[in-house]
Amino acid sequence: MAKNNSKSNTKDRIINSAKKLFAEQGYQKTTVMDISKQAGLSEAALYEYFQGKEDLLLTIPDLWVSELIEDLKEQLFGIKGAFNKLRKYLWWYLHRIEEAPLDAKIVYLFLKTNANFMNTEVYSNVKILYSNLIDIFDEGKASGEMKSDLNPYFARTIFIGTMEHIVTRWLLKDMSYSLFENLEETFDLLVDAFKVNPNVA
Amino acid sequence: MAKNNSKSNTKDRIINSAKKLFAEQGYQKTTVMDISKQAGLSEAALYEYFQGKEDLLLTIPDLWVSELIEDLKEQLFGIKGAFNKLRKYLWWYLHRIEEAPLDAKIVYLFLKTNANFMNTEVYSNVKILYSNLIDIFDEGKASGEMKSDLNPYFARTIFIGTMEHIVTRWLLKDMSYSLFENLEETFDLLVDAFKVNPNVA
DNA sequence: TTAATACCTTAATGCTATTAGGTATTTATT
DNA sequence: AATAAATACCTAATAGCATTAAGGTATTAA
Repeated sequence: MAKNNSKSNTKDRIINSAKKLFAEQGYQKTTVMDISKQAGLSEAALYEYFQGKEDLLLTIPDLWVSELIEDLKEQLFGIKGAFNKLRKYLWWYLHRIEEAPLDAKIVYLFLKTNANFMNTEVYSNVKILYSNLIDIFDEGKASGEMKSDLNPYFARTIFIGTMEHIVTRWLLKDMSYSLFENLEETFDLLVDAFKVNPNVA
Repeated sequence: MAKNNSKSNTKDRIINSAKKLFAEQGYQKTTVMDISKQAGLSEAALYEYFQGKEDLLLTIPDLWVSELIEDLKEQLFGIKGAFNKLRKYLWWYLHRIEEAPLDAKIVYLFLKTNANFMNTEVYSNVKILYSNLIDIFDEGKASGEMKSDLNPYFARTIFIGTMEHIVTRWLLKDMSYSLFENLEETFDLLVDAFKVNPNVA
């Protein structure tokens, strides 16, 4: 399996080089020569592993996002209460973003704007990731923690919107501060929209 | 002034052609030849008006965003109450987006991902646009409509995040439904986070 | 020992952004 | 009115880049 090993090693080297360069210089300004040189290959060799530059962009975050789905289940397991789950969801997500800023930058800044994004593996996986929120809101309604007339889809819009805005701003500002700055206060404010009104009747 | 007129006409023709093509096919897949052909010019002539393709991308939404700033003041003038202003802000913004979807697509999908975005005229104008929200939240606190301990910056994060998420989703789904779908309900839910708690004390 | 296959190379090819250099046509100046 | 200068545009390079063609070497399998 020396053959296979070397092959997958090379593929990894290409992915990591591309990831780094895309995140650093942007997709457009990174050339195939940059990537292959960084990976210690000729340009042509790269085409043995990927169909081209765009294929590379679309493939890079595949693995990362798939892993997220698995991890999320585990992380939420055993947590009691919808608000506690919601809090864990946010902290977990931002932690994963902070851990893999290159992947995050590629997904948030370059992939979303690609015409083919809606057909990617990543897109359908992100949808799965976000669908977990619906269950959390349903649980919150059922347990009486959240408004009985809460629409979980509208709640999700607000939650994801806020979360993605925090991430996007952080990425655009070159990750120059902590993602968790003011997170506690913003979360507390946000969830007030979902809480059951204490003075009903 | 026939000269000047023709010149500004040509410039407008280039801008409109580029706007249409960028929004339709994306920035990368649009060639300078596409744009100049659509505008009825040679490729070289385009360089008399713009420094290049990227300069064109950065310039296109300039005028639109500047106009937004002027319009916003007018639109909010005379509206009483922070929540009424907030509501007007959201409806107005989405209306302007719906009116100019090409500009919106370029700003949201192509400009933000450009490495130079933070140095553009558009970026600083958007900041001005969003800074108006701080005043609205301050007014809400002062009038007692909103929580006295509301942090206007965190409130703004939530509000803009939600708003931009609604717009981005609509653009990615090719504007295939109304931007105002479920807006009323989402707004009502959202502002509950800012409302003064009715059962204090 | 031969044939196949994996992994990689150098050298085209063709598309695209940008520039050089030039030509009518309009405007300004005498 | 005649000439100089500027305007608005053109055709034809140039250079950079993604991608492909064609082939080489070396390890593995028959």
